[in-house]
Amino acid sequence: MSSGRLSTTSYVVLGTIGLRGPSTPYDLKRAVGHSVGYFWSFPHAQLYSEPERLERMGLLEVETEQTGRRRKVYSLTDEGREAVRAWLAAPTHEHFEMRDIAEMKLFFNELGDSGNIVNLAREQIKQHEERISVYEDMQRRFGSEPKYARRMIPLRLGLEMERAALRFWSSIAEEF
Amino acid sequence: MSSGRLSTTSYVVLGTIGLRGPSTPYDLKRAVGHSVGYFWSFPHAQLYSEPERLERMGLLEVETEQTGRRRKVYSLTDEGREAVRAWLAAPTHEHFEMRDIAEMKLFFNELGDSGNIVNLAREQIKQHEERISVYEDMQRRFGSEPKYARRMIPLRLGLEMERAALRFWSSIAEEF
DNA sequence: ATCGCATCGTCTGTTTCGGACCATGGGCGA
DNA sequence: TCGCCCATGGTCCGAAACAGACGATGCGAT
Repeated sequence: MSSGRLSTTSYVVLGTIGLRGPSTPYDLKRAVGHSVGYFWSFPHAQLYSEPERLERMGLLEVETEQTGRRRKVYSLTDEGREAVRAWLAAPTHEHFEMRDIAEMKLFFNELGDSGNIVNLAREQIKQHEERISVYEDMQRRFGSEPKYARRMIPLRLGLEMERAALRFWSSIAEEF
Repeated sequence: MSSGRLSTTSYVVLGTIGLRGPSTPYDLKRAVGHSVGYFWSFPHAQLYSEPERLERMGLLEVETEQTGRRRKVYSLTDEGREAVRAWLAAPTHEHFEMRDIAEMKLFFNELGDSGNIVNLAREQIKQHEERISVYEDMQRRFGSEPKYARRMIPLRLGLEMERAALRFWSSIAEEF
């Protein structure tokens, strides 16, 4: 029951266990991979080490499977549940950070050949179109199930961002 | 002239020096702070240590000021300039990552009180409105100067993203 | 001349990151 | 029923990123 600060990673682990119920690190890795991982990626090694830390802090408890690989299954303790609730209730003054290599390259493009821009734009158009179709698929498949409806809300934000980016890069591709 | 991989930080340093000319780490910190730092932030300590690394790699050269604080002034070598050009010319398959705490909280909101959403939305509306006015200001001040015109292009993307986010959170605030 | 403070820079411990690499055991062919 | 393949599941490591406290320095006003 040691202490320490909780990072975003911590809340992703706690939150995901909260939503899915008792989970192994591998479960977390998969769940994160097709949910929040789309906009904020976490190295999988983190999803193995973080639960250990949270268990030491008393926010999770472990149980070892009795069969097969005897994997460790983590579940929320009352403290863990409370930590998530407190986090959700706390104000969020942070602004998002949009780490975008393409935008970087566009910013510095004067230092290279101007022909680079068109290729950059074309590739981004492709990326965003692909992503949009993934998101639309998710929306089609789960959007109507009441059980998942609330979790689909952030997807709308994701879609809007993708569409804004797609519009932008399309206009760049035309201009240059 | 050791070697090693170049990270995004490396290109930000090389690129910024390319745009501004010879710079001290402090110059870099300031320049980054009101340019790419808006969408991708770098701890300032990095902007002090990275130039050293790049100098060891032969991509930058140092000169020490003869007066005052005798600060180190870094400039691009031919190899450095070439490294940036190669980076700009290389394809970018990566998709942006949008690290957004608010979106995280929205995703996990079922685990807390539903009243949290409205507060979250309100705060985000404020954040995005503020950011939009900062960007619009930049556009007003530098948008017309031909010298900076090209560097202002990515700002349009930033603005579109902000406006998309603002629309999203406004709709959330209304729905809940 | 000195003091105040904006400018400028360093240091430290921790977490993140990417990716190579390792281990396990259930099912399938012989 | 053996064994071996390979998808599933997990560990490890070195390098970089990170936050933020703290330290230094010189210039301008009094």
